[in-house]
Amino acid sequence: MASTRDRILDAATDLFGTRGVDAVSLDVIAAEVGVAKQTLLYWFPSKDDLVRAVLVAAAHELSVVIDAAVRAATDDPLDRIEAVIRAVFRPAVRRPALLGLIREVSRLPSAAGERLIADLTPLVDRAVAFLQHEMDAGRLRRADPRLVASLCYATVTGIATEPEALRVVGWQPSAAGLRRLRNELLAFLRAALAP
Amino acid sequence: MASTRDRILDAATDLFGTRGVDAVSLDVIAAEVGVAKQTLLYWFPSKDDLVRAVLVAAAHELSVVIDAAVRAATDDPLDRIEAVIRAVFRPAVRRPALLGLIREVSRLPSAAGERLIADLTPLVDRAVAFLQHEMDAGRLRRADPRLVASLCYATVTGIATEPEALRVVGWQPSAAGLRRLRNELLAFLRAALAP
DNA sequence: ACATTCGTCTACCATTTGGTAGAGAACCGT
DNA sequence: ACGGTTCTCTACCAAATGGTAGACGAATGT
Repeated sequence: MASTRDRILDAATDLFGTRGVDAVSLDVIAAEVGVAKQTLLYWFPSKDDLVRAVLVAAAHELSVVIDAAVRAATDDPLDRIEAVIRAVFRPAVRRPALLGLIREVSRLPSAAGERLIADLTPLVDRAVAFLQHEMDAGRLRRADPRLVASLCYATVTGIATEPEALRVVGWQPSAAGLRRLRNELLAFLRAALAP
Repeated sequence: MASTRDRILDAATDLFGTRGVDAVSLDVIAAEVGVAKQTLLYWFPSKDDLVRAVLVAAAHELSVVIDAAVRAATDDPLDRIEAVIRAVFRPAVRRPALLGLIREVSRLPSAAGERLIADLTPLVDRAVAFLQHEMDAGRLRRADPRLVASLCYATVTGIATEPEALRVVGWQPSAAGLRRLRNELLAFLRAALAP
């Protein structure tokens, strides 16, 4: 069995990510983990500390996943982007919390948010530099690489964290549905980015 | 001066949309409006009623804006899509609350959410039918129209409601920045949808 | 063997929350 | 003038929230 600290972190990630930080009380998290609230406050002296820890862990997990995908991919930029999406897609859909959390940042007390942003900045900078380089080489549609990065992020995050947006068009979550969704997403981004 | 009810609705829309429904207390809304909490509860018997009213109003506002844009646009599908984006973009960025609220739906007590979805379904159905028709005619890239609709929605909503996603790439909100952002968004979607 | 640290707990507490009860002012139609 | 309706208010309340104080048992080092 995982350590109490890890179990708290896990449960908090899921709950914060799906319901929002403000909507989840320490009591709820404690109940989910099956410990007393005081145990939470022992490991994380305040709710804010818990939020910070959850964000740091999520950012780290994402960084690792993306890093591995980039390293394993070929040189073609579209393949590379596809590899990243594929890598992010599985954990993101299985646990909307992951990306959902990042979406939560803008409403968090600034301290925690700044920290998360700081953690992700190198990743973003590298992506932007990569896009710029490939655009210069004519392998991607020419555009503002910073905004393109944001647009890709918005598309992937949006689609992965908003089950409702898919429900209204009649989409049903299933293994096959998930695969189709991922493929449509990839085709969409390929078309959007190709020269 | 607008009626008390409308001022409450306005303030609630902004606060719910930007901070999330659970994070905003009736007291905060009342203070923002400059009225006692009881006045809120007079107009909206419970917080849930207020949330429902806010959602209905937002959905209606969006419907009207989109409807007008569609009616005024030419027949070319890409122009038509562009017209809708342009129409939605201004209110969305000025008031992230509008689209942000819809994003909130998935975490709301189901009753309010179902209502909003019911309100938006005709709009969605029409969009999907339109996409399907244009794809059949070869004027749009062939794909699953339902998922394409979701992807477009995710992209637009994501970019309009996540200032943080833009901040990390160094984007600054300004009249010129906003125009550039909108143009990049349009080019992005055009590329993604063109045959 | 014993003091100490670690992890978890029960018992509280102050504040905030959504909501109730009902008073009082302003505006009606008669 | 006046009884009723509309609107806003003050005064409360019970429940939930984040957090404190400190007891208790199990390891652990000496």
